[in-house]
Amino acid sequence: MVEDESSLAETIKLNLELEGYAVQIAKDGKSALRHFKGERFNLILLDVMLPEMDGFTVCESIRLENPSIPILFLTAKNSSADRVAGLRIGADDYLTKPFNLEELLLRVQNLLKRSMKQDENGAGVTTYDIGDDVINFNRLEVVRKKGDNIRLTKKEAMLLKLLIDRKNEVVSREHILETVWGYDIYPSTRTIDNFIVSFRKYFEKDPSNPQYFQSVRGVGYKFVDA
Amino acid sequence: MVEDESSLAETIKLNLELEGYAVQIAKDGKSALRHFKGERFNLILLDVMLPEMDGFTVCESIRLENPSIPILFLTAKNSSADRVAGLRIGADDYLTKPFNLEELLLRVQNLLKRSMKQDENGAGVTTYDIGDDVINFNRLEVVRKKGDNIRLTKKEAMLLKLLIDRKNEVVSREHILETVWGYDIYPSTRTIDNFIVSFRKYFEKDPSNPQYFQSVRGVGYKFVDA
DNA sequence: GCAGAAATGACAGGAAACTGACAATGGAAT
DNA sequence: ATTCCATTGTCAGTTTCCTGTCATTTCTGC
Repeated sequence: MVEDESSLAETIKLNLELEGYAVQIAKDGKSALRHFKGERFNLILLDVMLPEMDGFTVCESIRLENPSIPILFLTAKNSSADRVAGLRIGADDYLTKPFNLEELLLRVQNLLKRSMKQDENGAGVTTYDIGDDVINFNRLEVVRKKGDNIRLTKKEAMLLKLLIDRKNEVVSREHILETVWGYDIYPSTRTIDNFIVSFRKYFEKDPSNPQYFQSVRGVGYKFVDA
Repeated sequence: MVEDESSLAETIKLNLELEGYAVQIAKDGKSALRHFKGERFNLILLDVMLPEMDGFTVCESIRLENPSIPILFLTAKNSSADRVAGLRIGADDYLTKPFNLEELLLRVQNLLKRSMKQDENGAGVTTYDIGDDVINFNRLEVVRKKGDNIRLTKKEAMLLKLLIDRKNEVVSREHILETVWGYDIYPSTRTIDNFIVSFRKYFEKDPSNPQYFQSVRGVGYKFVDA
């Protein structure tokens, strides 16, 4: 992170570290470039207004050496001319101060996820651990510690993913129909209940007393997990 | 592009086409999902305020099927709460109306550049052992322990390699068409099924009860091997 | 404790998807 | 032009699994 205002820099650093990232701070443009030459980074947070050398110049310089490392600009100005200038010289994203901390974290996450994918073996494996079992959405199957694996159908996988994405939130039957079935004709909401029955058979120790797939009377279901 | 306001939609379409992109417009959420189901896209521009089904729900629904296609939100609101909501459910970027056209183009360019890169899957095998047989992808033939060798055609080899590279993962028919047949001309997806039939004849002990080439109803096929 | 509403779990019918054999197509080599 | 052969399309038969029904259980408000 390149940011000259100490208190802001520390706040951001702290929050990023809470998310599990390792952060280094540079307080001006030239120092930023020295850091960049000496070490390997996965993402750069770059303030535009900097002493010694402004953010645009830093960005241009970095891009000469590394055209793919994600660069996220932070700036007080919010003119589109300014943003265009940033994007032109190779910024990947742009956030205006004052910004919502959660938004920053999400955008950082986004950029890293993306650049990881391209570096690693390409396959973005989407799996979820539930008890002793692992749901693998790429293989459409559940790998169980004991017992045979379970093959998931497409609809099962979609509904499962939706509930897990909304972990700990109530998802209404209407929303499920819209999201999972949306593109053609809706079946009756009973159908959803039947899928839940299967999920409970697959994953619950005691299906009649569910821990993961809880009913919310009159609304829908929620997936609960630590 | 999903946008209900015709004049804006046309303006954007025109500009994107001038940049060399092919654009399709959907005017409401449900129609958007139908388009998405029926065809292959590289990027989605999504208005938030839509008739029939709002942009968030559309995004969620798309993400259930495709976790990587870039989605860029367009919205009139500029609250950070709104942006966070979008990023949370899987948006890649966020632009508030009224927006600078050049900025839109740059962001589109950015997202596409990034998602293209990830497609290039370098490494690949040149031979693969399957049961008692050995597939040689360079010589386009299968060397069998017993019986005559089999000559593979180019398409057979490509499809076989794709499935084997993604061992144990479900490969959708759409992805197969895109990868093996290229971006321009698609045959009907039945053609794929016929290739699978051949593979089963070549490699399966009991072709009607396949171990290696498994169907995944409604999606595609997966190659399974220890 | 009771009545009504909602959820559950088992099951069967049927629509949609897949299979496998074969015919049609079309491009390349002769 | 002819032949060959990889590729694509067609179609009837089969399988899968989505969907609605029903009897029963659970929950909620009174």
